[in-house]
Amino acid sequence: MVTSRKKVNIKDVAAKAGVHASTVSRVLNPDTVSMVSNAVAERVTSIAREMGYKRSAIASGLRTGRSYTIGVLIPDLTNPIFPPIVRGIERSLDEEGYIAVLADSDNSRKNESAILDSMNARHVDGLILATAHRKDPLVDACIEDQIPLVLVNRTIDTRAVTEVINDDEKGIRLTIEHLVQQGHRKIAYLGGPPDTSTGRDRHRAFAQFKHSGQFEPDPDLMVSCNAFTEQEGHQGFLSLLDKGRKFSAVVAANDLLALGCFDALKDRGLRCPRDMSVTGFNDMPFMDRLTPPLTTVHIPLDEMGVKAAKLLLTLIRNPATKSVTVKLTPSLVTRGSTMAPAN
Amino acid sequence: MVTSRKKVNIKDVAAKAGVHASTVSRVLNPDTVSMVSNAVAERVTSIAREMGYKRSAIASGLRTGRSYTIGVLIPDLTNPIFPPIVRGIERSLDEEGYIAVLADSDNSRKNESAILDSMNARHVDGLILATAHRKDPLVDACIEDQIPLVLVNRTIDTRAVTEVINDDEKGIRLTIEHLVQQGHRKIAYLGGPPDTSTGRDRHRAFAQFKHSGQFEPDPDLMVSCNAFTEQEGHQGFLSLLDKGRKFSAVVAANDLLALGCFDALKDRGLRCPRDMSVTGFNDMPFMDRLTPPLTTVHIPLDEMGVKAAKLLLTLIRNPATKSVTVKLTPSLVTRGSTMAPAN
DNA sequence: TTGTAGGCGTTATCAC
DNA sequence: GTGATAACGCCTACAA
Repeated sequence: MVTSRKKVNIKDVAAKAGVHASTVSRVLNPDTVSMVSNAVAERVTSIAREMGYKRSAIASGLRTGRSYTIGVLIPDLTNPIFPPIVRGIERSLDEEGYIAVLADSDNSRKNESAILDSMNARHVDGLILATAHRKDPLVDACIEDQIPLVLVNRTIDTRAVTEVINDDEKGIRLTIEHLVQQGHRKIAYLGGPPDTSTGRDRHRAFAQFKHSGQFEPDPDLMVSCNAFTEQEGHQGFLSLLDKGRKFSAVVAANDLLALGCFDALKDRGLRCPRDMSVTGFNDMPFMDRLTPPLTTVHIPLDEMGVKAAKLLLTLIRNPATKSVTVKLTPSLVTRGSTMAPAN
Repeated sequence: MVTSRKKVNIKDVAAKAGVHASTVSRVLNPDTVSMVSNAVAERVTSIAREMGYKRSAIASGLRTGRSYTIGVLIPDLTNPIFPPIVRGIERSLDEEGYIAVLADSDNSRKNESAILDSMNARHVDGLILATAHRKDPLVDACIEDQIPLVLVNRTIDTRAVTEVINDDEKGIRLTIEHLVQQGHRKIAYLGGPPDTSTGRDRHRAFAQFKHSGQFEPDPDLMVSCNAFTEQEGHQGFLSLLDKGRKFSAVVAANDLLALGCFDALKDRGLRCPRDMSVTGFNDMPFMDRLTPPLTTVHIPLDEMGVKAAKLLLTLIRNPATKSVTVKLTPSLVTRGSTMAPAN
């Protein structure tokens, strides 16, 4: 027997159950089952099941204006900090019957805009953006369009948004304190792009670090990279080394930049941590298995995703909700890439 | 001035342009513009643009039965082999106006089934599955439902499907040849779950390796793990070591298992590669930065995603297309985790 | 408690 | 070349 290919719709179920389609609709919607008698409800339910009926989210979405779909925009999925975040997002969305439309903008704003159009055309009920720049016309556009929106990892300068970010000031402070305690006094800083909130916040935290006179940030030892990538870190740290100024440790604004530092040290015949201590930020997977293992700031990435998803759902359910900033607490993971300076 | 919140629909555009909605529809659809006069087409186009009209993919999908949405199911997004694949998929889909609905099943078949339901309810035009087991009722169900389908990375035993997989036999062969050339004669094998095609194929390739008498696979030195994880690799390799049989190298069926081997060696006070050579499979990001850097089989993951997406789109456009198997060619990346045996 | 009717926004089909 | 109409599958006032 060949099972019929045609999808069964609500009318088919209604016909078989001897009721009207609207009754079936009510039975299958948790909010309205109560309007229908138990007997009918049970019969309809079982018939629907045995016919393999699946409600069409498309049709229902057209009617109700809700798609139970969330757009998630990531700058680069191969950056290892994002998979855990995405996973947290998805798990939380799934629990509530939502599904994620994922897009990777490949760090290009042009892509981002096209992708958002495409998501809006699909009537996503809300957006989670991991792509924010400090001044971000795209984020502004979403806000003006009143699309429920949560920013994750990075945020914008220009207005209040619901966001889940890391406490970067604390992360940098923990790092510096660790290095100072090991005896470092001349510490360089390899920063990220200043047009991102993470780049700016970490930079500022370093520049404004105040301690009991044991260490003073030196503007001449601070360099910014154009992107959070190994290549940029490599180049940036070479330029720092080539300044000819002495320092015994470098704080990189994220792990990828720190990996670039490793490369630069190799180029110059220097060894980590003997000749130079290096720290990262984010604690990406496998950073504990590097040569040497990277001392870095751990961020609860999965939690970041979970919180972002939950916030978005409350925002969707109650659009009047005021914007909230959730700041997650990082911790320092001390590993082999840092040690007391040579003498 | 407050811009109106209400979305403009096709009728609004039609009214302003002084034409009928169907004309607008024709103008905005590349396949049907030719039916309409140039003058009207241009006027409608510009009016649509200036009104900020965006066609509703939901409504259009309801009418046409196509959502331009593809479901992508991944067993675990934090396994670093998947982000590059997903990225390749997305980029290719995007080029053709499709978008990806991504879900992470967290390696659970129960989740997979619920997720597929949810995707089907959203009328995905096709599916890319990275979750296949050799016998996989879910894949069977998709085929029976005649959903355009492409398997990626792993495949099934039971029937012909369109799939993009790696040439695992070649990967294992390259690995063994490398070790034999270094002088290894007793080589252990740490396999993956036998219910996956990758687990089975790699195992078989090892077991059936034929060479000019320099090396003979030894069944007593072959162990299978229940999952491709560091923990499983750790336990599995401990059990292999505890057999008390001598061997100088281990071929792990993927990189995560190889990392588990590193852990086990540490437990037993052994060093890689001095006391034991270790090889992996997949060449995940950062495997070149481990201690020691991992000798492993490189797979073109991005290409895997790209090919899968392209195949799926041809399948969608021509459902009668016969199923194809694309087998990608791996290469061996020789690094520090392998060296000639001690004596 | 259940049925009726209308419409969500688009497009295929037919008519002009 | 363009307009009118119906239908995709579902939901929700409103009526009964």
